[in-house]
Amino acid sequence: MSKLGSVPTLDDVAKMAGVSTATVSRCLNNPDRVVEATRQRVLTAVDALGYTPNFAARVMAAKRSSTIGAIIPTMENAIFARGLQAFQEELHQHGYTLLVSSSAYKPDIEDEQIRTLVARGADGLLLIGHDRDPHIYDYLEQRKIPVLVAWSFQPDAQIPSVGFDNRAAMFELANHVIGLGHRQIGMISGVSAGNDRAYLRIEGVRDAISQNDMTPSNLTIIETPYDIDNGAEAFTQLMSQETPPTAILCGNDVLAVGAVRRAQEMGLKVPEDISITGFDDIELARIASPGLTTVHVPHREMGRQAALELVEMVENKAISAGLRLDTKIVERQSLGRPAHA
Amino acid sequence: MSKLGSVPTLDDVAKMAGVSTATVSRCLNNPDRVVEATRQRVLTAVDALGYTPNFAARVMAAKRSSTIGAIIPTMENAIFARGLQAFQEELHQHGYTLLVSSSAYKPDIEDEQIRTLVARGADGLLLIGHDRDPHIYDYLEQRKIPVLVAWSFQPDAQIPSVGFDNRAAMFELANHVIGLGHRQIGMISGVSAGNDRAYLRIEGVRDAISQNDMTPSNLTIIETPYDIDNGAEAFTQLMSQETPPTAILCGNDVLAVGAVRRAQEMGLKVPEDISITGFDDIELARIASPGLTTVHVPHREMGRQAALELVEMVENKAISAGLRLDTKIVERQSLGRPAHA
DNA sequence: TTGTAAGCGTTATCAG
DNA sequence: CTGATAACGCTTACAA
Repeated sequence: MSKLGSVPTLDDVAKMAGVSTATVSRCLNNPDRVVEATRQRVLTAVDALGYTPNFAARVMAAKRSSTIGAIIPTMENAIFARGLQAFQEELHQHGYTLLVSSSAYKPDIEDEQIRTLVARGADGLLLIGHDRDPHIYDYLEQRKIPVLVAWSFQPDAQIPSVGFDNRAAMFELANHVIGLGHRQIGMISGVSAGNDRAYLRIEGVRDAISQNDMTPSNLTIIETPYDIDNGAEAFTQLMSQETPPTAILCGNDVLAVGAVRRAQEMGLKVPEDISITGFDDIELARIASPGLTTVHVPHREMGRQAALELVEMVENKAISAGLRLDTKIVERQSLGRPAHA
Repeated sequence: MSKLGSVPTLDDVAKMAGVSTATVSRCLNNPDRVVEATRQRVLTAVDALGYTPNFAARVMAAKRSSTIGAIIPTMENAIFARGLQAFQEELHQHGYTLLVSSSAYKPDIEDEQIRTLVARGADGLLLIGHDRDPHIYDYLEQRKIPVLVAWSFQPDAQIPSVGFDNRAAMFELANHVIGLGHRQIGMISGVSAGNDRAYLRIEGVRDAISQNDMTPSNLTIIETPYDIDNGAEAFTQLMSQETPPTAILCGNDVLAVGAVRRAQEMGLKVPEDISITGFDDIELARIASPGLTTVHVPHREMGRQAALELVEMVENKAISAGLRLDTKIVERQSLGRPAHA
């Protein structure tokens, strides 16, 4: 019987099992460094008392937490859900726990979250994209916390990354769209400031425009926060121009779904009257009708690889070279030839 | 200049400011209990060194973590996203940090997660639904951890809850459907074992059936994990019966969207040929076409109130009476009268 | 194989 | 208002 109403500690277990606290600790962390008989006695005591190790004490003593922190821009839509899930699963395999927070796309909140996670003893950090105030990297370097970036691969960035080439991916899609005969292009992008994914996707479209002998006047870009309704709103703006586009490339599937919706509300058929594409290939893209032609991002693979890299960095103080994954265009029904073609 | 490459501690700050660690600690936690001049000196030292308090040490010393844990069944779909977001925001207002993990609807994983959160020093816990192994409640009681249940309000349950009456909500919807003339009803439910929300929603439908002088033969229920594709599959099964239903009530919007999709693939018009309803009113319900007639759950309000209750429980060791919120039917386009009516 | 004991970085009590 | 100092619960050399 334990002291009633009080939480059992290592000491209680040690007493009950008639061993030292060191032995109990070993039983829990290096079971093989203790002989079978004692181990049995200890484990019996452990669950007789309902003992659970105190995490804070463990972290303090061991100076590592077996915890990885991740800060994603948002949990609201599913963009990061699948990748993070895979990241988590792989970490779990390696004995790590994932702590997630979201920054609502706000740099200062992200900054705060980073400090919080570090204070909580995160052994490593996963961040989304490269763009952020450099002093953050200084801070993390001083603390010697391994950091990996995901969702954007930039081989020569300061921080190693596991992700894909946002610019090339969007270039490929834009090129395809132009190849279909579209000449007046609209783009609904996420806010590009402090968001390299958004920025690079815009650049990808620009690349395609110029490589196809078109001019900036063939392209109209609207930036707006990732949200279905914003996508709809941007669509209205784009279509109310003198020469409305015949194809609209969206920075992600969420914006695209909003655009499609609004098109339909306006009585426009997709893709007969207007083509719309997404980016990410989240479930929404499949659900939407018409199904969204979009860029497939290997979310699960990215999450898994990121976990592998980060664990390696944490455990072996290794410097990761990062990893570039491939995206591919998924053709569904929201993209077609322009009406006049 | 701090010792290079080493993380500054309270002690370093104290030294630099020429005060004791106790004073530094006070500056950070009870700024008003220290005189202006010293405070300035201390704060200057703090950011000269880039000091961040060590969370583990703080938790150990203070014996509270200002952390609330929440375990949700899944992050995959958006069912819990909005409510949790509001929960988090409200907690933040009160100086608490939220730690979330998901159990994938598996009781043993949930059990493990609970222990993990407790070990991490969570001051309070939010769980979804009442159904779980009683020994978990014993464990939490021994540890004296305040626990609140959300997404299901049951006034006389062992644990206080902030949520809605799943049974009554579904009863109301089913009643409405029957009132429209439907006599052969199908239901695609989530797995009800260990899930009171799913179970009670089924009961709600049964209540409506019997109160309208119909018999169990008028109702066919299929249970399947929450997933779009499962919804589609269940739809096929339901429709291949001798007397297929004219209306299908789904345990949530995700299943409903799957069912609608499959209906359309089979060439059936919704709601002309078959009516389908959802539950939750997540964004998906609005996006789907036709828009889903569903039960609106006040997710944000629920999250906010849950935070308020839980903080109260944690800080004042108060026993909460819980709170019942109202749901309401949202009529969109997926429900109509039966064809033969 | 097991025990002893020195930290780990804070907070909080109690004097001064 | 400020300073010593004793916890907090665990891990990990180092000894035995």
